[in-house]
Amino acid sequence: MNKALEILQRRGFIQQCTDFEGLSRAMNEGPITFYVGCDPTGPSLHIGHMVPFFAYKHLVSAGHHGIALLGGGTARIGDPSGKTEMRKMISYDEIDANAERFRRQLDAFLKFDGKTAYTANNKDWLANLNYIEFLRDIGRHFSVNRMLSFEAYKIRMETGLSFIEFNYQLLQSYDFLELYKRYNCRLQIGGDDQWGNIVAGIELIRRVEGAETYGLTFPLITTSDGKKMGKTEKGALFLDPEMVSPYDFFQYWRNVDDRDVKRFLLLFTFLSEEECEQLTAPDKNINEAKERLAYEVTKLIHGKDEADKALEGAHAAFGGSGNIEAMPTLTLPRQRFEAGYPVLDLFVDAGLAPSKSEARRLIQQNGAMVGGKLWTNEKQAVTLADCDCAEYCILRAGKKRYMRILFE
RNA sequence: GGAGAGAUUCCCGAGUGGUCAAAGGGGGCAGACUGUAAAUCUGUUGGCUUAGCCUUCGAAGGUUCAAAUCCUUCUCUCUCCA
Repeated sequence: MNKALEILQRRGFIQQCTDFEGLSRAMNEGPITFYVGCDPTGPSLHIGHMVPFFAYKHLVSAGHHGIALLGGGTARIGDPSGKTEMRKMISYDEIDANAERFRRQLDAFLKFDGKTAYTANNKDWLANLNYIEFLRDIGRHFSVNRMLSFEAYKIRMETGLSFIEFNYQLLQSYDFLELYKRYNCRLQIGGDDQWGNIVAGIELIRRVEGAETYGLTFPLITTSDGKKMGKTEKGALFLDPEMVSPYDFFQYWRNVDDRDVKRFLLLFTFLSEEECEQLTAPDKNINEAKERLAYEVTKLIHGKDEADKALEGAHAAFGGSGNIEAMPTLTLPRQRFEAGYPVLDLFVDAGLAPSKSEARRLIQQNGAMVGGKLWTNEKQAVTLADCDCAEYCILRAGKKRYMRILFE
């Protein structure tokens, strides 16, 4: 088997391939161009998008050429695959703004050089398609009967599928065709939910161009307790540091299930397989492996500085050592403490409770700490005397959420 | 276009005049046990100036001492027929 493919397989990336041997042969013959698409339907990429991009990096470092396709055109339609209901329509402006953010996030991770790694936006060829021509040239190759038999549409047969979404597959297939023609792109990779769309594209290219292309999918990552990967109580694990702070990002990985550590090390870091193996060996402390996982992934997404900071902050919060400065920090007016800061307000202002009722509950349930001491009186105000020192005060909500309050 | 069904708190889903801030489950949060893990158990889960008050049951009006529950109009969703 081709070496790059073998790496992907050993690291747990591969779910399905349209033609393993054919692809392996093609890749052995020389660098091939592949693509992975994602639709900018939200303001930021999240970790669920990233598995194909980790694969992207593996493939590029094996010498192949990768295109990251931004679905500026397809986002206007909405992919019904795996969705139970129709996505709400997004304005063109919003899509374009999202696409630009996606591009920047991907650039930071993939380091586009314009030669072996670059982006394209399907808006360029989809936005001004002529409907009649599209139907005549592309639409005629698609069988409705066959499309209806796809698993992706099965759920939607129950709840309803509008015509706009039914066209999604045609557009994605057309993308592949277009990339084949423009860049000789011969492989599409993506999450396993894209299988149907990928296969449809391969067939379209075969019919229109008589050429053989390939599809490769990766498993949709779920955590060992069956939840969708990257879902947190606040929503998805976004890459945008404004939406999920590097500290919280780090904490997500630090807290993964024991059973997921090795799998995630292989998928979401570029540590060698031996190293992943060693870190998770039975005689090793699994918590060190988790910490390494958290550090490595944070470094890849947010850079070394942020990763160092998150690690230090975590040590300060949980370990007693580390750097207090690196803990999540917020500044509040000193005079409020001088006047006596009502605890409930303090916890809300610190972002540790969404409402005063929640803050009250936290205190009633013995989950609130101020300056290292359990706080039990919801009516009592916090003064400087209750704080850790004259410079700051550490608040804790539950076991894991910390906030260091600076006075100003 | 015609006929029917439906819209309930984060999600699913009970509730058909007062006893409803609304059963039950899921999820979340907190506590115990631990390892910042899993599993388990307990508590909690609209807001607030918390023995009380205020806002919520698709939207707007109306009936009533009293409405998630009854009436009117509107919006949206689904099913069947064309």
